[in-house]
Amino acid sequence: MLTRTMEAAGRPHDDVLYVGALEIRPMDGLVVAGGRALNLSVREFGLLVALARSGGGIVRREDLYQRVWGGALRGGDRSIDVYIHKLRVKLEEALPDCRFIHTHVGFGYRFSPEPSHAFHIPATGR
Amino acid sequence: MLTRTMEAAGRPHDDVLYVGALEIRPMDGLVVAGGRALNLSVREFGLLVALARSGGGIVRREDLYQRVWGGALRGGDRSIDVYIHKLRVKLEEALPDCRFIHTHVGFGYRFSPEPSHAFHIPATGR
DNA sequence: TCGGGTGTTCACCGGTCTTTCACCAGGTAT
DNA sequence: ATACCTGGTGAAAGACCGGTGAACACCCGA
Repeated sequence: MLTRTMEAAGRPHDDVLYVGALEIRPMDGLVVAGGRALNLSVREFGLLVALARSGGGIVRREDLYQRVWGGALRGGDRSIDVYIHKLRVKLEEALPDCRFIHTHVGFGYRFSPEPSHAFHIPATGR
Repeated sequence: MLTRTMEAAGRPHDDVLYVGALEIRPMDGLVVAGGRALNLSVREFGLLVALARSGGGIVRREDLYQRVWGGALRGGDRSIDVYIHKLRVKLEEALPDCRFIHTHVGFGYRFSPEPSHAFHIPATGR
């Protein structure tokens, strides 16, 4: 049994989150990618933290909205989509070789550093 | 970086199914095969969960339909066939050395990890 | 006041998902 | 053998979902 200081699954009160080449400091509102600090807005940062804290699992859009915006996601609200996009752009620009935000249609988003894989021939599409 | 993730923590994550090299998290809509997350649609995922939960027994198509689609299977409905196929393709692509979905003609499907037969050439279909 | 950054909403579009159809192969019954 | 049944497979139509650019209002500092 672990008597570790990190109850990984438990609550995310971590001082610093390391995800791939990302270093996220929720307390300081700071994200460092490859030694370079990212310039994120409040929403972008909140979204990133919420994603990074989900331990590689899928987070439903309702939950994301709840955690970042607070309150229930109303039908037709596209804020999440817009900010997922903004985040993707900034992460992509900071770390072009790594994909972090993965869409699971109908389920939500998953945050995990995966190499932006070279194109392969799609046999039967997916 | 941790190779072992959070499931070691306090919570009994009994909602996780392990079948062969597959790790299925019905609650999270997530399937991991060999450390890699699968990208399944809602139907594909539902079907996989229904199959994986039947403990290696044969599931009749009527029951499958009932559990995944909800409602009675109408004559002529081929949805199950189509999605069995889609699932097979994705599982095959993720774990080429293992067959999971076995057809029992006239009875239903059985879900069980079995090694793909050594080497054969699927030249003209099968 | 002006200007830039930020957050929200809208509109459009493109890709994905689901269902349905058509056709085929292999097995079963007649 | 012939007809039938059952499931495999590819494709197409429409619904649905998410990606993306842009417009707009707001806030705040210069």
